[in-house]
Amino acid sequence: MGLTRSDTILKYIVEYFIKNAQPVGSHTLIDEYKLPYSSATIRNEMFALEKMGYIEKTHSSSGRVPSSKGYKYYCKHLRDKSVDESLKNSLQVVLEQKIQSVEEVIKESCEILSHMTNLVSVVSKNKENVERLANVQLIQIGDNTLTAVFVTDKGYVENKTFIIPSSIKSNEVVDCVKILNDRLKGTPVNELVDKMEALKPVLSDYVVSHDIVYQALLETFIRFAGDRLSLYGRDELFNQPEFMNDAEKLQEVFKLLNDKSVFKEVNSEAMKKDDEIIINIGDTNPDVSMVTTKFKIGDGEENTITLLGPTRMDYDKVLSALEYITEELNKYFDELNKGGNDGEA
Amino acid sequence: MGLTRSDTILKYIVEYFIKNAQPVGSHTLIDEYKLPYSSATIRNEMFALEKMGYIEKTHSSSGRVPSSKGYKYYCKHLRDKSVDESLKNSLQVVLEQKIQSVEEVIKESCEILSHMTNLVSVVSKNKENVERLANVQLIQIGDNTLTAVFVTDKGYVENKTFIIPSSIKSNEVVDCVKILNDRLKGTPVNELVDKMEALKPVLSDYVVSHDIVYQALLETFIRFAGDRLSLYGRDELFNQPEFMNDAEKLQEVFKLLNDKSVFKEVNSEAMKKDDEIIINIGDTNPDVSMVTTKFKIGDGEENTITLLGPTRMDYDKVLSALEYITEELNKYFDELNKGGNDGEA
DNA sequence: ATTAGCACTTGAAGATATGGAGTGCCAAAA
DNA sequence: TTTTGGCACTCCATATCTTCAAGTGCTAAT
Repeated sequence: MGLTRSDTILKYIVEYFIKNAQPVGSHTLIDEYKLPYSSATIRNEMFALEKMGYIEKTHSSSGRVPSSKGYKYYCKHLRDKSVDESLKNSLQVVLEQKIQSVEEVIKESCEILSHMTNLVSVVSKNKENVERLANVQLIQIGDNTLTAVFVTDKGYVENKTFIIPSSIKSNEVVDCVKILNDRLKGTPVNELVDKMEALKPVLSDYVVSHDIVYQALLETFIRFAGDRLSLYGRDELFNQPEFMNDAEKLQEVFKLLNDKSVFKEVNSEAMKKDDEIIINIGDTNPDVSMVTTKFKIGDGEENTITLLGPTRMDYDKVLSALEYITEELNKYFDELNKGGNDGEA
Repeated sequence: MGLTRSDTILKYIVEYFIKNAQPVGSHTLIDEYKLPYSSATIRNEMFALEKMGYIEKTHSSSGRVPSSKGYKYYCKHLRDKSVDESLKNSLQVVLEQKIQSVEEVIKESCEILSHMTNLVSVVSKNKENVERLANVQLIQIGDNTLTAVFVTDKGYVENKTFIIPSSIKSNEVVDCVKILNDRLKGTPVNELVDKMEALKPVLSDYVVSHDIVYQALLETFIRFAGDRLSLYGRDELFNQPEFMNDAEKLQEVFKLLNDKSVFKEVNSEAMKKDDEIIINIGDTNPDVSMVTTKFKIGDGEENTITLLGPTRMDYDKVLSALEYITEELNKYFDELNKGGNDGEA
């Protein structure tokens, strides 16, 4: 390839460090990659690379470690872009099962992704996607117990079981379901809470325990409007040497995973950029990197997958896997929406 | 109280070690608890306690640490049984909210429990409890997308979204729901899979894509029959000094938490014993203890709560909290089932 | 432009001391 | 008989020191 000597050296530094988690010295580099230069030459190049901010020393006489600028440069210009065959195969198996829901396809894809990369995957739905209420059911499961079930047009289900004081009259339940479906069907989930206000007096005409029903619905709708993140492969973090021996860092990462705002931010950043992977190296937490791509489930319905792990991750493998998987998911969902699938069970 | 000197010393050893995570020596004990004996006397007692297996040394000239036998003895005979007032208060607040489902009451109680004890709580439903299917709904959410929603008589909801090749005819959906409800309502969830076999030919009479519907239902029913554990306060483990600095142990505990069979076993053990707390000290994993109590949700419907954490946990506080909370839950659900609640929103 | 050579730096690993907290035991006191 | 002071001994944790390998930057020679 047409890499300059400087680029080649940077590439090898990154790759060696990714593989061995050890600072890289000039001799190591020559030994490992059979470079046709003397160690002094390498050192000169390294000196230059350091001045330009691509690599760093951990102390004055140590070998070099890639900086986040170095990683970024590597991701953009130096990586090999090789997609693992076994990833392809595993994913094909998943995508060929025809009976799966959108949710399940995503879940299984991410599990593969996490397993192959030893990273956590996070799927974040974009806030802009309007998800609408498709159906409400009230189901009587006991003398005075009701379960309310809400389904959105994306197949997301919320439910809430609650108890009302007096025994339930079945005509009330039927009436109530009818009202709710008439009034709320098609409402974007984030507007549901507001719409309930108007519904309060109507409910009271038909239902004796209207205030309890009202309260129960309201609580669920608040939950509905919240961010919904899916997280897969969380325990992979234990397999990362940087966290294996440092419980404090591990805790930090777990904390980060609990913080929805992090992913909301990454998600909205991804939405701005066009068709590009977002690479966040140590920006949120110095020990953590995240790479994010968009994918489309339905018409205009964009989501993101984020792979999260230690700064020292195998960016080539990870980016390739992520690109491949989002591409395949895009194809899959595209086809699904166009023709429906014509599969057999 | 009427504790023997030996018991008093054991009690203090356990309590000091629980508090300070340090082996306890004879001088420390005197200084800390103003004991009216000389250090030599204490040493003699300690020697005896060690011979009887209640305490251990970490090395030949170290202070003493409680053995699991010592902990057990402490739990049975020496602890103070003091219930934290703030636990009582927090729990009361939860139990007074009337609109909650069973699920929610348990969830919030466990969150309090976990937060107060810095332990993980695990709720395990007993396999013997028959949970029956209360209702099936098929909801059309797209041209060729259906969401199936299943509700049990305990308010547990499973759902499955799936795609069928040709456009859906609404009368088919209606027929299908009717068949499913007629045939499956009241079936114990663990028998659902078997019952489906018989339903296959019936379905094909009414539904064009019967094989896909069949498959989708089957998958959900398999999920239904699986063990359902609820886990709360997992991240509390990070606050435990024994795990804070030892990522390997931490990983072991996380692994243990992922292993449903552990809790199935603890659960079934609890079912055998009558009205007694199960105390498992280091039996499953030398670094981990679990304490388990039963509680009843409905008639004969027994579940367990397990608190899990490092072997060195504050058994007095933990046992008291657990006893208190299961007692309160029993009262709460008992009342619920008898009279229903007559609360306001 | 490259390289051999050299002086210098640093952290990691091992060896060596030092001190404190603890024990067990014995003989004397209660 | 029980309790206690005293003492020799053990072990770990900590700090200090040494050594060593891996690395650098610089300079002068190729």
